[in-house]
Amino acid sequence: MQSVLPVNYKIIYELARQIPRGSVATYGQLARLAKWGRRARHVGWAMHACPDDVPWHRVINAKGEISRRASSDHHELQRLLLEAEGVEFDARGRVDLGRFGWKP
DNA sequence: CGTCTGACGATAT
DNA sequence: TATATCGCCAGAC
Repeated sequence: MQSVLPVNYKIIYELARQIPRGSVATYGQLARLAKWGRRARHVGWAMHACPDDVPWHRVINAKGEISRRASSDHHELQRLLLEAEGVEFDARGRVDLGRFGWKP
């Protein structure tokens, strides 16, 4: 038996698609929902290969900040997309997960 | 196949 | 609150 679940990025994408508009989820949250345990980092890798039908912009880190890759364009776009959905950012550029955090 | 890196998280200081 | 460190493990090289 597989003591470890196969790394199905698909499940992460499915979960990401379930995030309602105007809400955000964290990598660790998706990792736990996907029964991945502490593989939160790999959720990032999954998003790195995000299909076009996945709202990757609704996935941020546990601090409520937008993690950035190499391009600065990315986090800027992500913030714009979230603000367009009604998600508010504070002066530090962080989201209040208590209000906008996705609660399945 | 060994080593380094990383869209992270939790804990310690 | 910010910074540092460790854990986790799939890819890149």
